[in-house]
Amino acid sequence: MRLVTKNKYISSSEQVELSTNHQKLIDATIETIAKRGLGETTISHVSQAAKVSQGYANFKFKSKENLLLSSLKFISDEYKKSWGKIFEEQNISPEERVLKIIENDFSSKIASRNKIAVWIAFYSEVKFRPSYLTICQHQEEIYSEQMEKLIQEILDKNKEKTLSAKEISETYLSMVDGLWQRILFDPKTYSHEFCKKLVNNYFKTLFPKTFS
Amino acid sequence: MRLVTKNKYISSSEQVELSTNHQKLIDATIETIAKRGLGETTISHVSQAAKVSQGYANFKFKSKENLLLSSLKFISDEYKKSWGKIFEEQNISPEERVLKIIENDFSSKIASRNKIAVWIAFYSEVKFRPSYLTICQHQEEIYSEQMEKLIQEILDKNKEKTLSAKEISETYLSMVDGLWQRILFDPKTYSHEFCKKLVNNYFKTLFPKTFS
DNA sequence: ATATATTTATTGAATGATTATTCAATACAA
DNA sequence: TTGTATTGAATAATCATTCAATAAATATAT
Repeated sequence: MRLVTKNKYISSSEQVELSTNHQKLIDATIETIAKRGLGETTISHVSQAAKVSQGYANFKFKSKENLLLSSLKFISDEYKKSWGKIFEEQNISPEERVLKIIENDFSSKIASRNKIAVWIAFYSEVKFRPSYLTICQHQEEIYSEQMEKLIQEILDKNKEKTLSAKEISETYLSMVDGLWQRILFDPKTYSHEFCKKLVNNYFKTLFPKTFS
Repeated sequence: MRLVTKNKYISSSEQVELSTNHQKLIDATIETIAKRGLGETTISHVSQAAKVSQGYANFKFKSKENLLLSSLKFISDEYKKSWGKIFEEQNISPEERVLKIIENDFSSKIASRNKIAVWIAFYSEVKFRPSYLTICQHQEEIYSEQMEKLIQEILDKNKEKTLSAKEISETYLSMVDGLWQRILFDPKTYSHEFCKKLVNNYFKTLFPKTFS
């Protein structure tokens, strides 16, 4: 086995992947955006946090904008993967799938304050809106559709149909946005557990028999 | 009657207040933040939009930061006033008050896309978080408390008490945050009417008899 | 193995663009 | 005339980007 010492592999018996400079820079970007905000995030700050030179960060990512957007792409892909896993599972009731989605949306990995800060930073900075849409819009449409279908399945089992699947799923998605904001801003009140409780309550109220 | 031509008053029979340069600059700031984002908002842009010189804007507001924060203060005060009016009203049931709050939260004046953009811009930019808290935190605590009391009144009338007043009110407040975000981002799906419908649905589901 | 050549990774100082702030000059009102 | 409102050009600071120089890794030849 070839031993590449610098970055990618160490140990002879087992390959252990270490952070590449690329990943270090993305992690440092997420951290820095969370700590200082998009507006105060400079290449100098990020490269210091990643322990590489300023010039290197620019060289590797071609531009500051590309570096910043790579961090958004990273968390967007991460979300996509974990969402995908939930829909890969077979032999699972729509209720169980909804519960897994809630669990995922408020997991410590997905709903970490640093990552929420990055979502919101790009979401809210007009300059990045076109890029945000390019990176995220397609996926968000998919989440929206899949959620609606899932709710429809649950509705089909129930007699009383006061609300439409679209209304319920859009309400859920909006709640997640609002709760993420609050996790960032007031984490003491809005613990992950409290947030899960609130959305679980929502589904329990809608479907008292099904969500026990 | 004295006629001050420049800015404050015109017409002899009736006083009509025109925008002062102060207010023009605040309006221009809101517009510019909504159009370009906090990060790309320069004094030059704002003063051009307000049709005054760059130097004047800085002179009047002492600093760019103070100008920006004045626009946040403006919309925060506006919200406070309209909220206050709802609680001044006497001989009104808690349900009616809740309906008025919803009406207000998604009115065209309060939930205008420009103003939502300003809230979110300050909310999400770390640099402004301390100032945001100074300007808004106290009021937000009041809204939270008053909402909770209101829900408690409704709960006291009802037999079945599955959820606490706190849970319901925090859910409502989070929903508003989430829906405002979506009004900004996807105004076609999230019209003011659609948003009102969603939150009304929420209360109807909770209190089917009371919110008919 | 060892030495040497070649390619790739990384640095950091210099450049140029942007922009908040200042302030002397000017316009206007009392 | 005196005070106030407003201008806009000059200043100074910040920061993304560039690039020549160096270090490290890998390939080739001895």
